[in-house]
Amino acid sequence: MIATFAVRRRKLFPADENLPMKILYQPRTPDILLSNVFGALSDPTRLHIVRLLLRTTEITCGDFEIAGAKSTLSHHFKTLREAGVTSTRVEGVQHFVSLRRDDLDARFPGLIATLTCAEEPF
Amino acid sequence: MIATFAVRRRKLFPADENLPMKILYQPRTPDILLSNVFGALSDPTRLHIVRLLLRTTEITCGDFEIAGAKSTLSHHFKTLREAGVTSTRVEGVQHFVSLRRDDLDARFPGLIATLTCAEEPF
DNA sequence: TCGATGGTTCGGGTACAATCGAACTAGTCT
DNA sequence: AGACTAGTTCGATTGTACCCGAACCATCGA
Repeated sequence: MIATFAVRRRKLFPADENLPMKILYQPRTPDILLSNVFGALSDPTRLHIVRLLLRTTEITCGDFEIAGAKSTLSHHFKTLREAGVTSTRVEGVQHFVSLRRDDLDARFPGLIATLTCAEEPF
Repeated sequence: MIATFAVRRRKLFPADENLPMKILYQPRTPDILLSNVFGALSDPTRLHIVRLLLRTTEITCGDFEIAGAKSTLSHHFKTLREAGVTSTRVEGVQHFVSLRRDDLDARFPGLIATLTCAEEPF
């Protein structure tokens, strides 16, 4: 059985729906779920991104040579943001991503420490 | 294309291979990888198991009413053990599962604290 | 207004994970 | 030996995640 319900929205005609591309959802602090955070951090690429953010405060998608396709990287950043791990500040064309360090520390004390330790081969 | 290589081992003839069922692999402490630990903890059922283990020191698979099938539960315990989160002690027929608290604390300080906090709806 | 830049979204392929029932195994008890 | 218990393993199905290229969009500079 093939799902057919996802075809609804075709984007080729710009004005017929006004759901903007720039929503950038992120959960409120009390809504951050530990299992989601762990899920976001269970991917080696994303864990690497977060470890970078522990040292750099802010990065953009373009600051990466690591990953392959742009869309893949965008997907990882979205996953981190929607899990509540990062937040994104839009400035002109660039998206600056930072760790929600205080929020995470308030909600899950010890997590930041866990991430900081042990440099490992992922 | 359908994979055909997995058909090799049929178990209906007991003595033709002696790979025992009782291996119960778990990684040595320095081999525990953070991304694997996070992966194991990203499932709500397994996170719940681990939270239980923070209070109970040891449990058996039978101590659960939560999950559905026995095989599913067994799978979750295997995942936790192979990620390095738990260890299993066999005593007669029962398997006693416990948190590798010291190992985790040594390798990833703060992780246990993270798990201890915040009772949440998973 | 046109093109470049820095991303997001879509659609699809492929790989992995969760779940289950059925079959099996290994100990224990009678 | 036979039945019971506690769990593992197998095989299949279903669902989800990762990854990519193509299309799209919004902003900026010329």
